[in-house]
Amino acid sequence: MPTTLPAIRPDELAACCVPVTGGLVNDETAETLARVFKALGDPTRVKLLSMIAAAPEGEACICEMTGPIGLGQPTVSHHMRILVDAGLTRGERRGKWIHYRVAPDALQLLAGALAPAGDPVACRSDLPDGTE
Amino acid sequence: MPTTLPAIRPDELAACCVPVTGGLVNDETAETLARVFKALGDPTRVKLLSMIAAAPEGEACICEMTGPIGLGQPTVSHHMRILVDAGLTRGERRGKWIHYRVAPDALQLLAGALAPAGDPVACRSDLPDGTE
DNA sequence: GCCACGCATCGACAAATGTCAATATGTAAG
DNA sequence: CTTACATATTGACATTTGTCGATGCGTGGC
Repeated sequence: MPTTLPAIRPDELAACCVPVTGGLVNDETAETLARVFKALGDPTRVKLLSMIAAAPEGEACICEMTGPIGLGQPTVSHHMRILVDAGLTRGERRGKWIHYRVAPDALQLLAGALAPAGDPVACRSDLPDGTE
Repeated sequence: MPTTLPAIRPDELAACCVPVTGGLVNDETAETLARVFKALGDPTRVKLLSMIAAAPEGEACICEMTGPIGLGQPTVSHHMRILVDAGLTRGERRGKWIHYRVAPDALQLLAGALAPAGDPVACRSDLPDGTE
C-alpha cells in the first residue's frame, strides 16, 4: 500500500498554502505537507526535478534522465511516480514517450507554506497564467 | 553514523538559495537540499516546527511538546535533533530547559530554492538583522 | 552531597525506503 | 501479427527510519 497512496491533488496542495509559521497546523495538513516534503527528501528526486525544470522545453522523458542520474530505468520510474503522486510533477504520454514536467503552482504553494505569514509569495494560486 | 552527520550550517543552507528550477543542481546541493526536505518529510516534525513557530514567544521546550504531539520524550527529542541538524531550528539552554526556536532565515532560503528563478523571495541572505 | 527535573543517548524492533533484475504493459513500425 | 522500444510493475534485498524503554548527563534546589 505504500506507493499506492492516492496522489495529492492540486486542491490538496493548495491547503498547504497556510504557512506553517502562522499557527499550529492540523493533522491532515501536516501529513500532506510531510508527504510532499518527503518526496523532495531524496537527492535523486531533487536532481530529477531540477533536470526536468532545466530541460529545454521544460520537460523530459525517463530515457533522457537515466543516463545523467546514473540509475536504472525502473528506479528512475519509481522516483518519478513518487514525484507525480506528491503533485510536484505530471506526465503526459506522447507516442511511446511520457513527457514529465513540473506542476506549475506546486513549488509556489510549497514555498508559501514555508514563508512567514503574510509574505507576498504565499497563496499565489491566483497566478494569471500557468508557466506551462 | 546516521544521526551523527554534521549539522547543516547557515552558509550551507544559503547554497540552496539557487532555485532548483534555475538549472541542473550539482550533487552537493542536491544532497543538502534533500537532507533539509527530508527533515520536513515527517508529519510529526512538521507539527513540531509549526508548534514552535506558533508558540507565544516563538519558542518552546520539549516538555511542552510531548503532550500535544502525543509521543514520548525521547522520540520528540530525536525529532528535534533532526530539525536542528537540518538547520531548521536551534536550541538554547536556559536553566534546566532548552528553548527551541525556528532558525530565522532557514525557511526563507528553503522557499527560495522552490521559487522560480528571479523570484523576489529568493536569495534573501542579506536580511537586515540576523535574529540569532 | 543528594535529589528532582528536563533533556540526550543507547539498544532494540517493526516498518518504510532505495535499489536492482526480471517481467509485464502499452505504443508504433514492419 | 510480430517486433522493437519506452515505461510500469513485481519481487527481493540491504539500509534507513520512527518509535519505545532504559539509562546517562546537566542543571538547580534542598
